[in-house]
Amino acid sequence: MYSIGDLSRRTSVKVPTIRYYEQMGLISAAHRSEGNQRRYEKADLERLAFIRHARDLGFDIPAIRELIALSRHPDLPCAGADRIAEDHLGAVRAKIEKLRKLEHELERIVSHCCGHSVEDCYVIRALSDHALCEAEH
Amino acid sequence: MYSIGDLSRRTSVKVPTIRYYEQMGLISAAHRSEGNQRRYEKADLERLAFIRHARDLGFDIPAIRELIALSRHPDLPCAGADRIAEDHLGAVRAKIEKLRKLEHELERIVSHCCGHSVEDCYVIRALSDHALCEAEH
DNA sequence: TCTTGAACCTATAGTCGCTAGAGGGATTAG
DNA sequence: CTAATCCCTCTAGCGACTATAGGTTCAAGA
Repeated sequence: MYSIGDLSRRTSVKVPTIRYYEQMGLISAAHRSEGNQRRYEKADLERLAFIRHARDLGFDIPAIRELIALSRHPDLPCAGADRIAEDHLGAVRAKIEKLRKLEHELERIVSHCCGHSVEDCYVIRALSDHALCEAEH
Repeated sequence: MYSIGDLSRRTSVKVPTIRYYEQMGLISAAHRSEGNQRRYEKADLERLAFIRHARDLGFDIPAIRELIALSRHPDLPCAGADRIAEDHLGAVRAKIEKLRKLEHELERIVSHCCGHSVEDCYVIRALSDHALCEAEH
C-alpha cells in the first residue's frame, strides 16, 4: 500500500498531477484509508509509470487514454496502437519542420544585423517590413 | 479610417485577437466612432503587421512588447533587440533538439513493432517498460 | 426614410496539462 | 501527547488565443 506521496516519489509524477490524472480518468479512483486518504497498490504504480512514460514521449491525454484501453485487450490486433504512435511521430516531425524554418529565418535576421542603433537594426526592420523575409510564414 | 474588420482583413489577424492585443497593451486603445466602434489609422495597421510578423516568428507577447518599445527609440543601441532575437533563436534551437530526440525514440519504437496483437506490441511494451528505451527522457 | 443584415460591442468561459495556493483534516515519529 | 509532515478539496492561474451569448451600430438597398 502506497500513499499518494510514495507513488509520487517512485514515479516522479507530482502529487497534484496524480490527482489530476485521476480526474481525467487516466487512473481509476484509488481506495481510501479510514481518514479518506488515497491508498495505492502495485498495479497503480505500473499504470502511473506507463502514463509518465507516454507523457515524456509527448503523447497527449486522449492518446494515452486510448493506449491504456488497448493495453487491456491483449487479443486485439496492435494496429490501433501503431497508428497512434505513427500519428504522433508525424506530428513531431511536422513541428520540427516548422521550427527549422523558423530557425533559418531567425538566423538570417540575427546575422544580418550589424547596425549600431535601433534605427538601422535589421531585427526591427525585418519585423516592420515583411519584404525583407526570405520565405513566407 | 479602418474598422476593426478592415484591419483584420488587411493583416490576417482575427478580430477577437486584435481586441486581445489591445487588452494586452500591444496596441493602444483605438479611437472610437460615435457609436463606440473602434476606428484605426495607417499607423495602427503597421503596428499590427509588425506584431503579426513577430508572432509568426514565434516571439511571445512580452518580447513583442519590448521590441515595440525599442522601435520607438531609434537612437538607442540595437543590442537590446539583438539579444531578444538571439534568445528566441536559442529557445527555438533547444525545442528542435528536444523534438529530435523524441523523433528518434518514436521512430525506433514504431519500427520495432512487428507484432500482430496488442499482447506483443512493441509500442505498448516500450511504454510499460522503460528499460526498452535507448535514451533517458 | 425605413429596413434588413452584417458587422460591431462587452463580458465570460473554454482550450491543454498542469501548478500554486488557501484552509483545513489525517498520520506518524518521538 | 505533541509537533511535523503529510494529505484532503476547491479554486484560480499560466499563454495566446477562440467561442459563445446577448445586445448595439452601421451601411446599403427599396
